[in-house]
Amino acid sequence: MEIGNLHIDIEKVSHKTMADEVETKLLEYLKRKSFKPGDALPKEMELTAALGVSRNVLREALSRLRMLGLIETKKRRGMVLSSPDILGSMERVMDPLIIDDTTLQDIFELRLTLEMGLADILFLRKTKKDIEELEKIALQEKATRTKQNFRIKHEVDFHGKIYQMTGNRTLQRFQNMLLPIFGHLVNEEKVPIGGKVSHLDLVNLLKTGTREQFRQGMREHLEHHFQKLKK
Amino acid sequence: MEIGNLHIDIEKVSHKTMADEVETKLLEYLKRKSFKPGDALPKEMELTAALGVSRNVLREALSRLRMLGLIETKKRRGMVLSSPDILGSMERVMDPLIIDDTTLQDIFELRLTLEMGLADILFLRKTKKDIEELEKIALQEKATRTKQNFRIKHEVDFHGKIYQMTGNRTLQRFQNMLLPIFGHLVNEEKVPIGGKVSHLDLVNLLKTGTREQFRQGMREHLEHHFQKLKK
DNA sequence: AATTTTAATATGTAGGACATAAGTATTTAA
DNA sequence: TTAAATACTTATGTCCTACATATTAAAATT
Repeated sequence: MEIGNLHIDIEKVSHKTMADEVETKLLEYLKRKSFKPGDALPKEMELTAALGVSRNVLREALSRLRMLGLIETKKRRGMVLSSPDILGSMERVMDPLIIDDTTLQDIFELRLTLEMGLADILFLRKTKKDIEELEKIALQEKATRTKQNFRIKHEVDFHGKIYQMTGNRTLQRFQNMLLPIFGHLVNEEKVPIGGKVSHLDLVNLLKTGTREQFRQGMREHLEHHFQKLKK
Repeated sequence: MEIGNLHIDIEKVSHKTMADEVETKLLEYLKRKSFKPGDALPKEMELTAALGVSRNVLREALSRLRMLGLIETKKRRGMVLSSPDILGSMERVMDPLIIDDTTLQDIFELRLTLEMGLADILFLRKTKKDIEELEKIALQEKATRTKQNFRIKHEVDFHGKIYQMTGNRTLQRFQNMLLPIFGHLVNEEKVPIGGKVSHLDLVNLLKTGTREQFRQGMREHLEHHFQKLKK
């Protein structure tokens, strides 16, 4: 008899720790039972009994769910399910020095994609007041443009404001955590920012242009970033 | 003397547990020391000593970092830093029944934004082979379009393929976790999918059209979703 | 020198003990 | 009788000790 492809026939030994398994089981349990935020969960001792693990292991798993914002616990009252913070745990690990290069590149592209897709929501939600504030940022920038140190700050301020204008808090937070990554990947460049289309140009497009014109402007504004993308 | 605004003067009592603090301290420590993936970390006992907490508390914090993929541990060898999975923890909590409505809406918009921003990368990376596969999906859809049950599957297949064509694994995974949310928000609708621009139209735009034409087509394809966005 | 055996060590798991906060029941005082 | 003070109960938070287990390092054997 032939031996054949071993790692198809033999299941890889699971290096899973018990806390890992308990975590999975708890997540399954919460979803299967379709608990809603506010619902009370079983007590620790009941869970240890049901799962057949020590309180220690259980608490390591619960600690994870607590980090995800999935559960909240109070003394004596026990645990309740709560609405998780979907970005919270992502924020913790957003460090360009820790994340691998492929993912960094992916994130870079992700941000460009978002930036190009913003026009639709932006034109739906833009207000006169917001545009004025954006213009102020762009003008401030022009005044102090000589100083290299300020350039990054202005970049951040301007694009940050744009995301804020979408009224989408999640989008805003998301872009905020992408910033350090973006900064890390472009900080060595000495490319004069903006290219053909400056921030001020974008403001004007936002004021008087169409959605498509704005998008086209944004594309040209980001052109030198797109240039760097690999096929 | 005036009392004034209390909750500015008096710091809110921190309900933070020790595991929370240890987690923060560890994250700070890892970033400050600028450890790189592969570097060995101090042993549990050294950390308990340095932090002045029990091994139990420390392990609850470590358990979280382990979930984030930030650290890996092996018996006897200790712990090493590793490249975290930035989406992993997000995937765990992506459940439309648990996430609050505002965030759900945010996510919905986030996906639309991505979809509108895809054209640039798509036109950079599209290959003949991919387009053929996409066309196949679109044609298959046309053949079985009568059955309501298949509609969602086709939606998923088609748009999933598009994301895959970007060659961006993170983007792909991201869209994949957004799917259930999207599905949850639109499942009650009986709007005939596609509107003016069908999947097959999009394929043709991808084949012979320009980047901007494709984007315009995508916009019209998604038009009835955009219609639902609130100002 | 190569191989086997033994020892050492760091993490994984278990279980007991007590602290603490927050409800609940009971007693006390007006 | 009711309000306030007190004692009790309970579930989580923290600490500690002990031992299992895997894996590397050292020692012993051939």
